[in-house]
Amino acid sequence: MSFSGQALRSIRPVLPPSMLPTARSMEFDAPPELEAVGNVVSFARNETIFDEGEEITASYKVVSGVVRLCRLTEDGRRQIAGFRLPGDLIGMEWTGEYEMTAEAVRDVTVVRYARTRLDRLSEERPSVRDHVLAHLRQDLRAAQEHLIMLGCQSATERVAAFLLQLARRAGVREGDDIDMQLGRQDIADYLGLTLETVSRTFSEMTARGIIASPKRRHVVIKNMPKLKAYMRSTN
Amino acid sequence: MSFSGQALRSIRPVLPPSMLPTARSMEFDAPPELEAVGNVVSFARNETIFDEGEEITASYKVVSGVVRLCRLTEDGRRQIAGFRLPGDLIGMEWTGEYEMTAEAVRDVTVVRYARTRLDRLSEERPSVRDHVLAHLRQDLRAAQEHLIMLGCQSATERVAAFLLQLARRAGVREGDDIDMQLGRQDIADYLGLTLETVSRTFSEMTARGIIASPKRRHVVIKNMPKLKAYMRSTN
DNA sequence: CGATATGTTGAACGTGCTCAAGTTTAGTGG
DNA sequence: CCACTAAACTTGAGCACGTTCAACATATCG
Repeated sequence: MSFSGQALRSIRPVLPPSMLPTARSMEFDAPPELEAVGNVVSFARNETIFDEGEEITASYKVVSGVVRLCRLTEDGRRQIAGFRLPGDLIGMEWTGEYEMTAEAVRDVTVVRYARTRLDRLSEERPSVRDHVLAHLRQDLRAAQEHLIMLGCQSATERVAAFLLQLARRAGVREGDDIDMQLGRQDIADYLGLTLETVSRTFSEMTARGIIASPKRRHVVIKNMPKLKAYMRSTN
Repeated sequence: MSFSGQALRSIRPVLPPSMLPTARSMEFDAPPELEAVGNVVSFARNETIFDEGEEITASYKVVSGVVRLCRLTEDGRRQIAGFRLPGDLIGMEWTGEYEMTAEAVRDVTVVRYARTRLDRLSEERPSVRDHVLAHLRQDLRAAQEHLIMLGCQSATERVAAFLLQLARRAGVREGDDIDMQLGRQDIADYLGLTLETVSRTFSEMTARGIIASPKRRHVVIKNMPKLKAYMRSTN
């Protein structure tokens, strides 16, 4: 099952790449009013959707692929604040200027909503307003969770937490292939580590039979209990 | 000027400890409807306001003092997700259960709003709804900012960022006394460092004439430009 | 198939942590 | 009000985790 991208329900990818709902987007089913007013835009791998500091003109909903929200510093450091998967909204949290840069991890399709329209719709339709509010809450919870991870967990704990988060969001079980779309550098920048440390941790976990890496950017959780045991007090 | 607690407008504390608005609470002036339905509660230093995992029965607004929102782990680690100052709302971000523990840093007064009432009021009154939404956005922005700090800044950069944040929220200038209310351990748990590292960094900055510590839990910024220069590329 | 991205592994180093002893401050009771 | 006590803060020395730099291996794409 794919962690993101075109969400396929079967293990073997028999369905065409379309806009099937992911586990997550189903939780917050978008009201039909919202569906009507957007237009579809595509971005190639590593393309910028919007830059930090730009004036906000639109918000987006991810249709397929993975978007990374990040901040870059002059001296080349990058911190990824989060990934947005199909069904997720981007840009609703800010007013005035975008406070993060949004980039396509791999090829991405999004729906673009003009902010003026969205704000008006949000005023008029309670269902749209509630939908946006629910997403805002979810984003805040995710940010707080992420923050705690960065503040007081070891490298191994972070990688374990990341993998479990991946599994939960993709709704997979032990043995299922997860197409995470992310390279080592993206994972590292999300976890506040270097790509070497991430690589070493993956190798270590593979050696212990906890995970497997069948392909690049893919991962299989082989032993969920052992992975969960890594979450706390493992150095 | 006090960073929090009873916010005094003059440098010399001639005004009585009362509920004067801070720079921050004035930004989001609460509508009168909200003021009417709460009741005032006090908590002593280190008392718990609510625990992570408890069912949500109420939300709170800080009147005086500082509240820390934190998560504790079995093995004794603590990460502070944020501090809430007079005017700030606590608990609006969650549904179902509290996801953080809220504790009084020093003596604290809050207004307690029954959640059922608040939700109803939020439905009926657009001004209350907008007020809550604005706070939610602000909390998300703060969490993202915090997250980036923890992910890719050195100890010195974190302390500098913390002090500048303090100064901005208290609305003080160079030379003003900031009553931060926080001990070294609280600062450390907020910054994802140890109290020793925080102490060393304060000592270092004092030696360089950038800050001064006239009293415990107080700080004075002596050289704002130098402090700002610390924000990036200082190891 | 060759070229380039991406990932792996190794060795040395450094920042911040741990453990420990000493110092200062604030709070309490005589 | 001062002395005493406990808590908070400072400072030092050694250590460990994760980083840095570098070489090599392995996918992926033209």
